[in-house]
Amino acid sequence: MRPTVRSVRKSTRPWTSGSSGIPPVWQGNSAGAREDRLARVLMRMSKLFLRTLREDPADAEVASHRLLVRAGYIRRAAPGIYSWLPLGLKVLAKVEAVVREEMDAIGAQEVHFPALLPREPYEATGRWTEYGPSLFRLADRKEADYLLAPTHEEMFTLLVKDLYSSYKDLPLALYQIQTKYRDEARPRAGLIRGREFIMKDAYSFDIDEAGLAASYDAQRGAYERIFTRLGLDYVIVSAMSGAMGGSRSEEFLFPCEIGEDTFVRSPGGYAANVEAVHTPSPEPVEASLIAGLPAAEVADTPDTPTIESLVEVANATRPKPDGGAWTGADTLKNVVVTLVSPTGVRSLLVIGLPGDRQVDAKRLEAAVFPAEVEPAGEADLAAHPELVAGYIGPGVLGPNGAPRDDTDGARGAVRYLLDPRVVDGTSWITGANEAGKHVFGLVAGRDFTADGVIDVAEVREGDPAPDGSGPLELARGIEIGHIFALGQKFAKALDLKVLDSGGKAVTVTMGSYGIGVSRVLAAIAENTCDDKGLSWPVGVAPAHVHVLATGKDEAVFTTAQGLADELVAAGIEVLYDDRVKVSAGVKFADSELLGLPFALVVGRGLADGVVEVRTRATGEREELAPEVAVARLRDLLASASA
RNA sequence: CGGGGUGUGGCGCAGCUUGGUAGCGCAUUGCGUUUGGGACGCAAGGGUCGCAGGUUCAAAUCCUGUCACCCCGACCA
Repeated sequence: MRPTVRSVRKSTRPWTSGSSGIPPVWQGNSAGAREDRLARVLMRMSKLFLRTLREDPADAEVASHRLLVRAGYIRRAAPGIYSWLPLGLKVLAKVEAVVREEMDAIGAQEVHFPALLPREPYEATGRWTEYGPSLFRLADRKEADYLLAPTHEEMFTLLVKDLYSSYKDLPLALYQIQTKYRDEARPRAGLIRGREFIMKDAYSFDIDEAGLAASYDAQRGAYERIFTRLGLDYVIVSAMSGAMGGSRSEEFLFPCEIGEDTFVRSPGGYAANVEAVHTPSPEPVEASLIAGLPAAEVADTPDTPTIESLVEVANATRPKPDGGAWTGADTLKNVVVTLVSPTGVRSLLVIGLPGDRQVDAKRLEAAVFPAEVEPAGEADLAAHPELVAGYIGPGVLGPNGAPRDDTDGARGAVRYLLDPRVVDGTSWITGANEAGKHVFGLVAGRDFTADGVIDVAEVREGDPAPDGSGPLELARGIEIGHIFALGQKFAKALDLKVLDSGGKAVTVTMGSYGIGVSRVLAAIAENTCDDKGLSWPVGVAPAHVHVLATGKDEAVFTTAQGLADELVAAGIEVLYDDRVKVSAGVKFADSELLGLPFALVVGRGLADGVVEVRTRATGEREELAPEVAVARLRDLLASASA
């Protein structure tokens, strides 16, 4: 901050001399020297390092990617890696400024770590291996291992450990805005999923769970303010903590067709990542009624290895007692998967779920983490001859299985978990563990039990929300923020402890909070662009007003120059298209492509004493006298950023 | 990792089937005419046709290999 400069500037701003003294949002009220610099310099198109492209780049599909490249904001340097050009960098600085302001406002303090880090801390937390191939690794000349950080939990934890050792130092929140590296298997959509990207990551340090909850809520509130200020709609969904461990976790999603995250929401306000959806169980049938259900019967069902064929044969041979037709939902499908533990141990798992549902791979991965899932191979099945492909039933699974000679009398070598819908008292058609045979009327709780419940069936449009708030709707979104109540995973691994008031060492409880800054920029572009180009909200636009001088008349240029200077003097950021020998049509098209919120056109109307003010987002145009143009634009800016 | 596709001036593409001196549009440079919706004329610069090997008198074009990139999926805060 440069107080002297700011105070001088303040006195030149007529609209800040009122009662509030608070400058308009679009002024960047506490973003520091960089913002000051932006406001005071007139950018000239004739000098600006910019080349707009008339045609879409061949490798860009989504709108934000296409337009950011066409408008000269970014250039691709390598797959998933982009260079920032002057205009793009200005927008990035604006987005960062909003993030900084809101982080600072909740008392988080900015630090900055290297992106290039040694292996050791990541070894200590297991992430050197856990992160897998997504981690950029490299070696120095002495063959020592380094990595390009995908996220910085370890470094923050170690820094705090380095300096703090008392409960009196907590709570503490630190953040940085840093370049992160992840060697994504398939980068795509430009800035939305890159291998190098800019992220704000914050970490909270508390003495206990209650402190963590308060820190978490503070961050959550700051996130809401950040995305609101950036004009991005967002949905907060509960998420699985996944690889990060910990308890509470929420994602901020920008709902958008091209989003890569699928989430669900209900009319009543429930929202969750598909991985985190909790399927409600039906009420179990009372034990007294279960006894009265018809006994299970084995029946021949030749050539029915699939649910579809089974339903067909069932309807042809054993009509449903209630007169209706059997459907996949009446069958209990038992899906075999192989789990590989982090230490490499393979084991089989059978998941029993209604036959009309598929296992959702993402939900399964999340449910069994940190184990990995592989499809069951021939070798896996060969080790369990009791599993008859296509006719697997509960009879040989989990607690229902026969004692095994080779396992000290343990029953059921294969672990068996059921979908929450398969409650006690429900009756099913399912495999009889013999080729060509199924069991009808096999009742859960009476005829078989399982080792537990696993909620990994696909979530469908129309499924009931777990909180009873109505049918679920599936939607897609871009993950723009993610907050985790990490707990003690990193503090334990790196031994971050402080002394409590009783002089006892206690492990610190942490939270981690990320915002994909460069991704947010792309999301804003995606959100506001149209077929003509970008269209930035006032708060993040590379400049506020695009002054266009059209025509060849000398007076046009001198008037435009004069107005541009006036605007700058009024603290408004200006991009001035002073190019000569460029036709009006080209200037208009470029202006729309670049997407500044307002344009001031000085051209043929000047002879009649008028200039034109255009609003990019709405396409509105108004003609007015040059003398009042600056005041008008000031009003428009003030109301646009209100 | 599976499927599909593409590599030809800075960008977007044609040429390849049927081998014969590498082309178009945009952009760039110069001159002139234009100037409110991506102008026009004339002239100019710029390409080891991804790379390697092979076939051939001759390869952007045919053959073999290889690399890279893009899209869909898998995977991934």
